[in-house]
Amino acid sequence: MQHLTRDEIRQSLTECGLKATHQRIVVLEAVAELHGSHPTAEDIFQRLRPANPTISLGTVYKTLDTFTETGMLRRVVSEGGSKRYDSNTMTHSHIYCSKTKEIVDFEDKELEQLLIKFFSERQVENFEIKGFSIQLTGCKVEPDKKISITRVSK
Amino acid sequence: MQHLTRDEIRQSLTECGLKATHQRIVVLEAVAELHGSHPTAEDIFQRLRPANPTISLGTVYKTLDTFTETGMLRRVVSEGGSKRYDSNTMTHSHIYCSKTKEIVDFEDKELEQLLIKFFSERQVENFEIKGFSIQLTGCKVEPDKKISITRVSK
DNA sequence: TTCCTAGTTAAGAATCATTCTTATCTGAGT
DNA sequence: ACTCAGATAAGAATGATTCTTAACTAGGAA
Repeated sequence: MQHLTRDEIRQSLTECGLKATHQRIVVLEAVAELHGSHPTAEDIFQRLRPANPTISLGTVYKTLDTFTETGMLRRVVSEGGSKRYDSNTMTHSHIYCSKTKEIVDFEDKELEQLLIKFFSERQVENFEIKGFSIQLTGCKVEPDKKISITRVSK
Repeated sequence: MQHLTRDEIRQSLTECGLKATHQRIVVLEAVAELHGSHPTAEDIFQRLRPANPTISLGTVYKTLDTFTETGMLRRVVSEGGSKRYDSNTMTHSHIYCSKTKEIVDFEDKELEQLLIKFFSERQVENFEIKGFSIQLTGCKVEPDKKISITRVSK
């Protein structure tokens, strides 16, 4: 989900049967802009406050919930204490650093295919799979440098 | 981790450099007995209270933390609001039902091998992988029945 | 355009999960 | 049995989230 105009956001809200309020528009915008950083409700709230001094934290919480229910956003599971959101609703995985609490996205079509194939060969009974994701847990070596994942040539 | 005697528990506590207190023993026992249900601190506390009327919730939290640090237990990530623990410290995955908040364990050597192979062909830079797990998210179809996973014959 | 109303919001209280503080207690080595 | 570092109970403090309620607004109807 990248760089939608306000009208496009307005439209996708209406499509989900939601009133296109100012609050919903700016929250959705903010999560999209913070794409990759997996913000908490508080993060969004702080980001919006300067330009929207009357917005309330409760509204941010409620709005994020609503978006999660309609599938416009995803909740990211993490070991930390607070809920975090992701504007990328595609299947992808996360690298979680227990030292810095960072969550790094990690998309790999090959891995996705591998898992789709695997689960098509398994039968999960009485359960409707909505999505899957892989979590790598561990620690950054150099807390100030970035984490990156690359293919090793065989 | 199954059906350890109190003396065996006592021993493994000492091996981890922890004093073998009554509280630690009963908490560890309870998590092991609740194996598969991924209890919260509150669950453990309620279970222990009748037989241990003076135990405090704070102690349960602290004890569970301590066990997680020493690797005797694992924290399970979930989308829900509270931390949950698992006495199974082996690599395994979880099926999470967003309707009932159930977490079902799911162990599959084949899947594990698949992932180990996959990640050995990737290079994750500046990150020390401590573990990985797969999460299937979705909904139970019949909330009263169990979820099961079986191999489909080709 | 104006009116109406169901749905939405702001504000703050309430609740829930977790951590912290401190005085007291206890396991285990001597 | 004595000692004391480490552990515990109790409850206060904190942090995250949800709830409540009165006021507000988007968007359809008149």
